[in-house]
Amino acid sequence: MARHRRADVVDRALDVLDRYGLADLTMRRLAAELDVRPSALYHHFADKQHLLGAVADALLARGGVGAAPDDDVAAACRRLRDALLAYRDGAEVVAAALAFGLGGTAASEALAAAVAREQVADDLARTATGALLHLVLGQTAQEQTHLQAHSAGAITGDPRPAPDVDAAVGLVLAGLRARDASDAGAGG
Amino acid sequence: MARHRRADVVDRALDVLDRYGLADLTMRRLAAELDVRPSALYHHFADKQHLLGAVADALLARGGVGAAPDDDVAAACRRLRDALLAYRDGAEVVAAALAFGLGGTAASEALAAAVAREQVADDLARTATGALLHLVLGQTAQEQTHLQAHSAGAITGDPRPAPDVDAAVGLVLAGLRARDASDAGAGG
DNA sequence: TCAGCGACCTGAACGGCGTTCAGGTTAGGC
DNA sequence: GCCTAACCTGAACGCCGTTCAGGTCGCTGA
Repeated sequence: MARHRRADVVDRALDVLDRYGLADLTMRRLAAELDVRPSALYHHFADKQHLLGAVADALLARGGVGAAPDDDVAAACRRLRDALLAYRDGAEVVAAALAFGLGGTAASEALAAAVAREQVADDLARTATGALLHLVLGQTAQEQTHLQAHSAGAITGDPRPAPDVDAAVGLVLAGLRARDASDAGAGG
Repeated sequence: MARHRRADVVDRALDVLDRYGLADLTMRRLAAELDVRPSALYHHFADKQHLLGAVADALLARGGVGAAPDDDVAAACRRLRDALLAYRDGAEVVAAALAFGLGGTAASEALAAAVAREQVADDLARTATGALLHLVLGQTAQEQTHLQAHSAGAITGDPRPAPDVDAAVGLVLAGLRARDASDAGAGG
């Protein structure tokens, strides 16, 4: 009855993700939302992992991650974080896609581009990019998962305040500049 | 027929985790390994999340995380990373336990204790602790998941080298000291 | 006009998952 | 030797991802 294209499926998956969370983003539920039988989804995606990879890419694209070559490091991290926060469990989705190598590369590319503008040595830049990526991803994921668990009543009172991602990014940035100064500054 | 105590179940779960990975650490498989029906596990744990929390705690304890008050920051991070690497998917297990607030606190406590020895302001210390935690956890988790996906043949050739956790930790540490110097130095 | 083809979907099933619950068994303290 | 608490069984519930043979629809080109 209902016919869809790959992009339609991804759009709907983002919608389901935001309304029900990653744990309830199932092939069956997504199919039902599209008024289609679950097996129909396998015409568009090899398996659920590939679907999630495409969802991660779409999520980042909607947040403008990867399309702003003039962001500095702090802005790039903020943009990434905002993109992740825009959808429920966004950080977990992108982290999973990255780990499986099936999407989310825009996140690390955007960060790498911003770090490159700092003009530091290549391996230092790589280290900083990885650190920032995991920092933003991890901090945001913990915040989101925690939030969800709390709203579901799964855990009791929580004294820990939300971590300040900006401050953590600033810490890495300060380290990056100190390191670069000690490397290059010693020579001239 | 077979009778076990809570600690026996956790021990066996660690064994299954290391042999089959987190995805295949199921209640049914664990029960089978213990020569018991799956429902028997629910006498010891409210649900799988609580089991995983206990597994995370045991994993950290075995790695000596939390029991070394004289580690400096770099050593604490290295110790944590080694503990995570000692079991397949160790980082993911601890990250999940932390996110759900059902275990793994030894990881953040060990890091916090090490950071405290740096004698920086409280909120700066909190920021650094969170950054280091997510950095080590994220970097190690990515490495482990990636490794597993690769050994399963799920992904193709991989040009990315394993990230250097030590270097990333050093970056944060340099930032921490630079920040602290600029805070204290400006005032007095 | 109509055959053919590719895109997209159905229907039905497979094996596995976490979890619940009423009731059985067994070890240890009084 | 009874009682209690710890531990377990057996059976089921509803969900999951995935597979596969076959059906339908719309476009393309002769």
